[in-house]
Amino acid sequence: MSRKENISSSVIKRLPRYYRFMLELKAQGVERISSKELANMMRLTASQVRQDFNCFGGFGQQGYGYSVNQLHDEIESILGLDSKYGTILIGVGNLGRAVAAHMSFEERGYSLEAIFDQNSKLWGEKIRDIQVQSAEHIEDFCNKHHPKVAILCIPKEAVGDIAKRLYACGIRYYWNFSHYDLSVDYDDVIVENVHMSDSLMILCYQISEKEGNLD
Amino acid sequence: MSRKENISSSVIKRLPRYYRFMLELKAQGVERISSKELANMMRLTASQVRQDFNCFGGFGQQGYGYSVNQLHDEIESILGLDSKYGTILIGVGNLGRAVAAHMSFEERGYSLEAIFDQNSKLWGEKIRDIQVQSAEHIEDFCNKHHPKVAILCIPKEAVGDIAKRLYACGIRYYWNFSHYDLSVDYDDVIVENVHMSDSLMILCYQISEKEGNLD
DNA sequence: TAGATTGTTAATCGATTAACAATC
DNA sequence: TAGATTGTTAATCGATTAACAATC
Repeated sequence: MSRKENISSSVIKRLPRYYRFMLELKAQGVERISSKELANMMRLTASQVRQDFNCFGGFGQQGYGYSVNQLHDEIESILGLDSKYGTILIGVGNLGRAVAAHMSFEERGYSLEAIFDQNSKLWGEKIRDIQVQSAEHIEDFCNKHHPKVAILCIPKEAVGDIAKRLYACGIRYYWNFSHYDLSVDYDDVIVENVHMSDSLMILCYQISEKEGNLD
Repeated sequence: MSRKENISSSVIKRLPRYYRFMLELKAQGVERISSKELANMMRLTASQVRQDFNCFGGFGQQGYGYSVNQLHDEIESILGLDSKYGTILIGVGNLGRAVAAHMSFEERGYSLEAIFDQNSKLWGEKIRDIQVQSAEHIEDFCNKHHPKVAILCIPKEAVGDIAKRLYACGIRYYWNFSHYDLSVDYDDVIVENVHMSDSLMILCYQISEKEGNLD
C-alpha cells in the first residue's frame, strides 16, 4: 500500500532482511505465511512483524496470514528497488572491484553507469561492460548524465577532495566505504556508510566478553 | 576502568565510532575534550556521551573534561583491541582479497593466520605474506592452531557446508559477508554480519523518500 | 574562590511486546 | 459456524535527554 511519512528507522533497517526472507520463501515455493511463522524463522516476535508491516498499510488477511508474493512486491516497492538511480563508482581497488562486480545494482534500484580511478594503468579496463576511466572525467560525465549516487571506494585521504567535486556536480547521495565523515561537511547530503572495521571491532568486543579477556 | 556486565548493544555499537574519533583527535594533537565538544563533533548529545562513558566507570574529571589519550586507551581495552584472536579467512574473490589486504587485523584484536580457497589456481599465492591454501586443509590447520574466528567471504551456496566443518573444528566466532543466516543453524555461535546489499537497499529507500518517487 | 564540566538521577521519548476485538 | 490470524490499542520496556548536585 501507500507509504506513510516518518517511518522509524528501526523499521526501515529491518526491511531488507524481510525482503531477503521473501526472496528465499518464494524460491522455496511458499505462498503464504503467518506473522508467527515468519517471526520464528527470523527470530523476531509476531507482534513486531505485524507492527512493521502495518506501517505500510496492512496487507494481511485475518485467519489466513500474508501472501509471500504480495509481501515481496510491497517491500520491493517500499524500498524503491524498482528505481534506476544513476550511479557512479570511484576507486577500483580490490574493494571497488568487488563492489562493482558483485552487487546486483539493477535489482536494488540502481544503474551503475561509470567507474573512475586516478590510476592510469586501470583506464580502459572493463568491469561488467563498463570501462574504467580517469577521475579527471568525473565533471564531464556528471554534466552530461547527472548521476544521483556516488559509491566511494577510495582511501580516507582522497575522500575530502573527491566529495567536494561530486557535491559541486550535484550529487547528494553517497554510499561510502571510507571512514571520512561526509555528513559533517554537507548538511543536505544523505550518506550510507559501510564501516567494515567497526563491524570487526564489535565482533572483537563480543569475543572478549564471552572469552572473559577482561582488560 | 573495569567492564560492567550487560552493556546495552546501543552503546557497544557506538564505541568503534568513538574510537575512530579518538584516533583522529590524537593525530591532531588534541589532549583534552569535553563531552559537549565531542558531542558537537559527532552529532550526539553531551548527555549521551557522558552516559556512554559512564557505563565503563567514568574517566572524566569535573570542570576539565576527558583526556583524549585516556579515552583512547579505555575504549581500546573495552573493545578488546589488544587481543590477538587467531583468525582464518575463507574465500579469495575480490571481496576476500580486499578484506585480507586492507583490514588492520593486528590493530583490531585479531591475528590473520591462514587463507583458504577451493580454487587450485590460487593456491600458493601470497596475500600479506600468507599463502592461500586448499580449503581441504581447513581441518588440519584448525587441529594444529585452533583459530577462534573465521571470516566468510564465500558465496551463500557454499556457506552451509563450510560452516558445518568450521563448527566441527570448534570455531564459534564468525565474520560473515554472505547472506547465509548462520545464527539460525547454531545456537552457541556469535556472528557479526556485513550485509552490504542491505545497506544499499536502505540508501535506496532514503533516496526514494527524498526524491518523492512514491509508487 | 568562581567557573566549568562531570557523574548521576529523574523525565521524556520511542520502540517492542502483549492483549484482544475484528474479521476472514 | 469455529478456528485462525490479523490490525490495533494499551502496557511495558529500554534508550535518550534534561537537570542538577558534586567536585575539580
